[in-house]
Amino acid sequence: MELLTIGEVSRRAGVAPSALRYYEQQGLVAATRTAGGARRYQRSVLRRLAFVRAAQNVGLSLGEIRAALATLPDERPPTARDWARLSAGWRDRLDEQIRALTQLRDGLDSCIGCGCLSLDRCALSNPGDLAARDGAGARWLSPLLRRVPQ
Amino acid sequence: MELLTIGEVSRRAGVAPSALRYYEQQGLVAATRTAGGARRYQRSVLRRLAFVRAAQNVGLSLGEIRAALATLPDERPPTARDWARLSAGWRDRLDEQIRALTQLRDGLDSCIGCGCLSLDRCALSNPGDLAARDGAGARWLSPLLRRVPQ
DNA sequence: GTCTTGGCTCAAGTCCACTTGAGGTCAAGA
DNA sequence: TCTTGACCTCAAGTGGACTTGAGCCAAGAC
Repeated sequence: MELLTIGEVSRRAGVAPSALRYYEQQGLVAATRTAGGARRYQRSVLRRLAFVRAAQNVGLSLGEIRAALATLPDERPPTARDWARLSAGWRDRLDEQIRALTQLRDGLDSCIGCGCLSLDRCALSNPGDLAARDGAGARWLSPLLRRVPQ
Repeated sequence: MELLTIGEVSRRAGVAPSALRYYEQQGLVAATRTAGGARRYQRSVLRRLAFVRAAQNVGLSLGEIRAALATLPDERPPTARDWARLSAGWRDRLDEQIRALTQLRDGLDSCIGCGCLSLDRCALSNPGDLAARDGAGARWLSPLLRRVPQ
């Protein structure tokens, strides 16, 4: 089984070597070592890194990503179905982000006309009206939209 | 002209006193002082803070917000039209964010089926034209959607 | 034999938008 | 007079995801 150096993985995955070392420290990827101490990666690390990147794009933290990766089976290589299971929940997350952004934009459209920027009424400064109708919804909100007035 | 204490502004704007002091240090808001050194704010600071919050929700950094506020006229109080001018450009920004997220979601839809997560082909890990066209430290998502927008 | 390239570790730094803590001042009320 | 509460400054801390720097090692090319 052909192994990859950190430089090769870095180039092929588009992830800096320092980031790869950091991911290893965080328990997201693993590597064996040569006699001299250099990291050697299996090819499968590339798919794992693709997953990490996709999950980051959806807005997951590295901690959440580590937790998701931990549910992969140890005894066999992950299948397409395994990866699909992990990413199935992301759709709701994205839908919610899109919905919140769309409402913010529509609020902007009505606010541009009035220029009010009222602390109480303006949808732009108060996306809380739209988003944080508490419960599960708000948790998935884009960090951009989480700045809700107290 | 009635002036507001930092506590009053904090309660009415929903912004912590420490944040108000920080904003002053960053040149976003101004305050006069009493003989004893306590801050006194004009009522207009409330609208300014509403603007700051709205701009943050759209994804602007404090630096960008400061630049925008600097274009307000000194010689007269800002009108509704002034505020509307400042926020007019935000619509494009929101449209771009929505477009990027929608593309990501649609990529997810096709990826859930195949579970491929290929580094080369997967729309999820490569939201294509949104990706790293700006140099160092670039993640794979539009800068507008980064968790910490610059 | 030495030069270059690529790798290693560990600690510290970076960015942003704040918050926290220590230590002190000021004004009003009991 | 004492106490309380609100306020002040300045320095340092926070969190997430890395990057940077210093100092060192190992293998291949010449």
